[in-house]
Amino acid sequence: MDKRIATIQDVARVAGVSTATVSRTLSKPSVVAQSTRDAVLSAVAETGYRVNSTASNLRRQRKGSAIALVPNLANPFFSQILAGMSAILTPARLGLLVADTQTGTDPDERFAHFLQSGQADGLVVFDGSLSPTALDVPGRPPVIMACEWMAGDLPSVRVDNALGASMAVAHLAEQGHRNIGHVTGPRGNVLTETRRDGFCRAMAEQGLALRPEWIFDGDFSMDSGAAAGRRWLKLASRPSAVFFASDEMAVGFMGAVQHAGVRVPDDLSIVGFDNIDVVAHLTPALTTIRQPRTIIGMRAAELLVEMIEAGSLTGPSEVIEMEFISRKSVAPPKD
Amino acid sequence: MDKRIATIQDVARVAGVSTATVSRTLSKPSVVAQSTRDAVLSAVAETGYRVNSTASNLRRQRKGSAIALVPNLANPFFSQILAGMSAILTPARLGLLVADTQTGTDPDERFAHFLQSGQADGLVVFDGSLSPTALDVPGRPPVIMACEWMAGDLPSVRVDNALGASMAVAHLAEQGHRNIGHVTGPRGNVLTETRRDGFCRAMAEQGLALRPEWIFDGDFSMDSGAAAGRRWLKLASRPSAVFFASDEMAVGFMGAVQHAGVRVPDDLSIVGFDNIDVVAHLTPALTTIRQPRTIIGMRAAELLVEMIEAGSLTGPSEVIEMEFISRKSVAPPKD
DNA sequence: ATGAAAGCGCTAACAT
DNA sequence: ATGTTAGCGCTTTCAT
Repeated sequence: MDKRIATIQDVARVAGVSTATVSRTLSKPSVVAQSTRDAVLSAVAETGYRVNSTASNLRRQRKGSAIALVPNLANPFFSQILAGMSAILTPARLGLLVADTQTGTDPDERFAHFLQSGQADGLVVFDGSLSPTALDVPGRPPVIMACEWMAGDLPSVRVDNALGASMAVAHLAEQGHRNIGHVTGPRGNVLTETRRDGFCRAMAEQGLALRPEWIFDGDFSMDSGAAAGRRWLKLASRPSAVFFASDEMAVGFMGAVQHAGVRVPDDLSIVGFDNIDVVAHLTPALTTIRQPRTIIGMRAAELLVEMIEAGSLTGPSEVIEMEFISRKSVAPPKD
Repeated sequence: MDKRIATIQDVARVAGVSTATVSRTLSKPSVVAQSTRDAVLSAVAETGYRVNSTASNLRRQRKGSAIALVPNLANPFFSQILAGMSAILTPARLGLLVADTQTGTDPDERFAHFLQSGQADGLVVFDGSLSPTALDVPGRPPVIMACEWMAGDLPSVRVDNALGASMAVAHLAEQGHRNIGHVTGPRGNVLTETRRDGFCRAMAEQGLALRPEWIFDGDFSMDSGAAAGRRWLKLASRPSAVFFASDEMAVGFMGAVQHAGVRVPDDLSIVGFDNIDVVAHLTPALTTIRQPRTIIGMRAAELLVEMIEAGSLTGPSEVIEMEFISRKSVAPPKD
């Protein structure tokens, strides 16, 4: 038995045809004669041949992979998005390279690095903190912004964050809450800003007063939510409901205040954002805004594949629908 | 300005040297003269040259990436492991390809596929359900089993699962529990088996009786934990404590029983496994066995890089220490 | 419908 | 210390 891995040459020899014919049989079968095709296919089976994607990529000027740039791999929010992307990329013969913008150096620098390094045929950016200005790179691959992006007309897949925020506020107001707080994401992040702005606008629309001391800084993490919870506990006058820019923060916040004996939703109503898996299993189960993560990942990947195959740097922008999910963390205020 | 991306030829021309010298300057700088080196480097800067990794990989017979085979990308447990791998792989000029064994076809088949497809320079397998027998493939790349593996002497990074289980049982017994149940992972998974066996052995060592109806089938997911919780609620005679093969299941279980008015830890003590982030923020915070995920990812990647660079299919097996984390979900039984 | 041949961009002998 | 050269394995004109 041969230890060496079979190349297209081996197949060609066994099948008694040229390498060109083998290549054609594998990529555009319709163009070769039935009989030849059979011969090639059985030679492939016999030799155990698999195309060397590196060589193929070099020849076709492809990289064979797409990169997902995520702010924090450890956040479960992204794993499902990645799974969605993977489902689309694999059949398109594209691997999924995952890069965390947090690790190592300056995120913007890393962004630029991936753009220029030519490691991938395309990028999907999930980090709302990256500056789109960095995109001005000669010979860069197509990029999908999977974020509601400020700077304009880049192809994107996103969710209407402001709408999500207003759904939350509307629900709370409907239940009778007039004193509503908000925990934000990290500064300088588009997601943070659109959700905060949406929150403020919705409050105004509902005729509700905005109290600056009820807006807590967070960074999307559970720990930052817990910290906000501790600040809420110290407040002389507390909002009766809080809307969070992420479920993770809501989880941390709720844990912290429950620890201090506060009952949710009796003493405090909570609305999260994202609908990560765990929130349905909490006590109480969290009311939240669902982002369809698998779908976001899939659509981003689909758009990217189209751009790659068309060799285009431009593409559509798409808005994915969100859904309000009412569970047990909201009740009318005690008053 | 040139739109085309610069190749090594361009750099060579600008620097007035051969392509070989450019290549050397970039990979083994020590071997070229200071002056030449400077000339090359400034030509690189001027042209904006970056090596084409596809071409480099083809020539060097490398793929330029490693694959992590995970059972379920949507499980937060893995994201941190991947982050750890990424930290090691990137400096070794290796990309991280992520593949979910759940999606699509038969897991074992996908395993074989990745082994043979030659998409990567190496694999790290995190799925305890895969059969190591599939490894018998000519020309396969090095593989690290990041699981306590049954079939022997493959290089691996793992945790002593049986020991983890016995730490849990010992703690529970110490608190006075004599009736202890267990929720397992999916059937046919090594992790499931080593943790269940460890549990049974530890029970015997503590002189505690094992009740078959107190062993619940799960599959590591929160939903399966919730289902086990519902079964527990229906039991005529209930164990006063339950040890879980994963935190996710513990979370689902606790949610389900709390929903029915059961108080943890007063009515029921719970010990999880993994220490995923969220369990510290739950009410009550979960007592669990910590697996150092970042470290597991890093060591697996380090071992793999060594094997890749040595061109070896064999390597060491390493056991990573676990830690018992005592929080609030365990109390003495009410009796 | 098939084959011959020319590279894709790079690295590593080998030669100088 | 540097240059010359021969491919790595594949795809794709261009002929036939």
